[in-house]
Amino acid sequence: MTLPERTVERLSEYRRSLLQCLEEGKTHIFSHELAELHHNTAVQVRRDIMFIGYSSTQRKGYDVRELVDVIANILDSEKGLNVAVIGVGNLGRAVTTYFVGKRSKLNIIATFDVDTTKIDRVISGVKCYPLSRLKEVVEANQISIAIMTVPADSAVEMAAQLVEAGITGLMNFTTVPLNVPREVYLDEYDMITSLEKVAYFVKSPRE
Amino acid sequence: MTLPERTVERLSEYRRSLLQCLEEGKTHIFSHELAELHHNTAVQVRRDIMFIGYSSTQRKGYDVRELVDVIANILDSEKGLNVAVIGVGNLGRAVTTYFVGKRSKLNIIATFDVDTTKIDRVISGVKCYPLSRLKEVVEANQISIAIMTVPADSAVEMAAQLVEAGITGLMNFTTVPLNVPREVYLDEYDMITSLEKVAYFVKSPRE
DNA sequence: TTGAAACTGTGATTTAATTAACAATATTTC
DNA sequence: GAAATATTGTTAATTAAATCACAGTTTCAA
Repeated sequence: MTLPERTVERLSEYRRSLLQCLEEGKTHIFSHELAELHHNTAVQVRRDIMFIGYSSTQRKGYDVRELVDVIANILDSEKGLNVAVIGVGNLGRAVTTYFVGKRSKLNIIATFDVDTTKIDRVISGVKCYPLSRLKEVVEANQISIAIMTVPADSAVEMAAQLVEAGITGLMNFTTVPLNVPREVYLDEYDMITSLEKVAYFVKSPRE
Repeated sequence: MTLPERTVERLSEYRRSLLQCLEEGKTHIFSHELAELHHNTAVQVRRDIMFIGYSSTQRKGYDVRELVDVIANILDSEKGLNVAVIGVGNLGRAVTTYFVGKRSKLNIIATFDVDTTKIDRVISGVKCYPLSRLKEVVEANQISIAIMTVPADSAVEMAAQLVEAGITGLMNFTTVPLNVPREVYLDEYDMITSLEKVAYFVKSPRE
């Protein structure tokens, strides 16, 4: 049984708030509190939590610690997953520094770039390799996820190489829509599209 | 009549492909071709195009030039919209260099940062202002959209200031969910959540 | 200890988004 | 110029996601 995409996203977000709660010493939380933290509804929260099969001790709200563990159980892989960042421009660096150390089960292992002057440079403790060594490094380190932050014109070629190297999850930050085999999970995020969407709704507000 | 969010997103994506087609001298395109470029279906494309009220000369496909114009008419504001980037870290710089010049109707006018050493620095032709001058600069330049790439701990405060300054569209790249008045359009993108989602589907592929 | 109040868990319903199905129409072929 | 083919536009059906509505706890207050 796989969860709905939106639920997975929200669980990830809930977890962050819950960890925050733990730090603040809050041990229990109500669905409506969690909802408020994420501008959605209490029912939605309960429904999401129902999906993962957790139940609260009624009337006290959810046990934060327990809920965090249940979510971790759903989202995290037991041994963790290894990640590579492809392309060390501004965005690649942002992503790398951003992620390192944030989630113990997602390890950024390497970055890659064509620019030979960047080779061996270390960003937030992560070393940069030449793209020529992609397959070798991916295999040696069992990297399964790639985050692509390369220029648009090399995106398609790069994606092919990544698939060839054995990647099974791909986050595409380029503006080029990619085609990958179905067994590779692809998440595309296109900033220009997002900005244009914001612009549209600024111009034509709903209702 | 406002369009469905997803349709707006896809229109933005279609436009990019269509502009590409124009450059290549392609004057007409079929729904299935456009679909293939964006890994979705021909019906979906036709439905989206139906929403914006455009019709093809049948059997020849859509006139690329005309379609681009119709989409521009829907997505773009006549006089363009002005945009500011808040926070000039790696991500802020990435976003700025990324956008500048990409869309004539979306002008990045200014960046802002607390770090006084960054003031007056110019990135891709865009000048950095101190946050203390936010309201003044926003008003003087009629900036209506803000892209937030600040650290998590200043996100909430920052959003409040932006709303106060008169922003009506907000792209939030921090991992903190924000609450803004309903008249402000909010788009949130959370990289950690996206990565965790990819990780989940790598671990638990669908079907 | 009875009753009111506060939450949760979940079937039923609604809404939004996608996909299927097909008539209508233009183009090509013979 | 009739038949076959390719493509669109749209109604209807399906699927996915969100919301409503409410019964079933547990707790608290009197």
